Amino acid sequence: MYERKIPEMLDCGLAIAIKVVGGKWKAWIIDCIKRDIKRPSAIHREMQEVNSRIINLHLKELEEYGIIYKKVFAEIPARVEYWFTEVGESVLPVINTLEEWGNEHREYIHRNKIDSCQFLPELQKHA
Amino acid sequence: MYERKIPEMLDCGLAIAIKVVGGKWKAWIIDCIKRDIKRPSAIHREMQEVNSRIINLHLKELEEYGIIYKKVFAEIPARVEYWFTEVGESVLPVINTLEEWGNEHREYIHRNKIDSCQFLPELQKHA
DNA sequence: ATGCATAGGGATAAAATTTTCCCCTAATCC
DNA sequence: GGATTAGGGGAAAATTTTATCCCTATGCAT
Repeated sequence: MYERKIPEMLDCGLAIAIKVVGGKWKAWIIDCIKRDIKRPSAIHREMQEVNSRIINLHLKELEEYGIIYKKVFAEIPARVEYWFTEVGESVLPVINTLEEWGNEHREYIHRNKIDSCQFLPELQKHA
Repeated sequence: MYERKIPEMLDCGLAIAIKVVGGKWKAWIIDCIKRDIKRPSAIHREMQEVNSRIINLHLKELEEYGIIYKKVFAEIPARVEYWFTEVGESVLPVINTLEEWGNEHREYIHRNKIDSCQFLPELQKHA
């Protein structure tokens, strides 16, 4: 396991929230579970562009934070499901807020980003 | 300048939102500007633990996204201020939502994180 | 001349995160 | 035996992000 060199800032609300929903895929994994896609293999099928190793790592982290918990069924083949804790449920509207804001301003930001790229000196040369 | 190898996903609302408020310091920089701390040097004074280079990089990125814009005054010494665009203003309540959620659940998450660390094998050995 | 404040960026390094590759267990089916 | 399904993780590479150091330039004050 990777050991961080610099301790995490877990004493600030903003830092906590970003830890939980930030990262490249966490919010999407949470969204899967919200849509009742609770088994690791099912989540992976839903997000095929993401390696299952990554999904596992994020699930583990979310479990450590107490956002989700693991149900292990004594079935064959093995069956595991991740469910939201109460606090996990409370993060769903937060993600919704992010998503709504993002969708509202997606085009604007995309356009700005592209415009600013057009003024990079390297690109001007080839224009 | 660093050139990314993998193109950014700017076509998904959630990804956009996390680009804008995620990262280690962006939300704090935005918070500074909200509190009327608009000059780069002032922001640095406010966040002394963060290198001014980093603050510059984030300011530049936020400017590229069209979240803030730069006002340059023809004064000596040089004077620059960063102001929110209209879209920038609209992100403030989103950050508020994150902050409130985080503060509400800070202790819970902190406790969980520590508990799960106590079960790491390395630590058990020394317990 | 030296120091300070302002704004900014290049080069480089460190740290963190994401990704790929390969391995394991265990049961079932062919 | 070999292939498949399910869950899981070690090692290391690739990528991205953050940090450090040092430099430019201006004008004011000491």
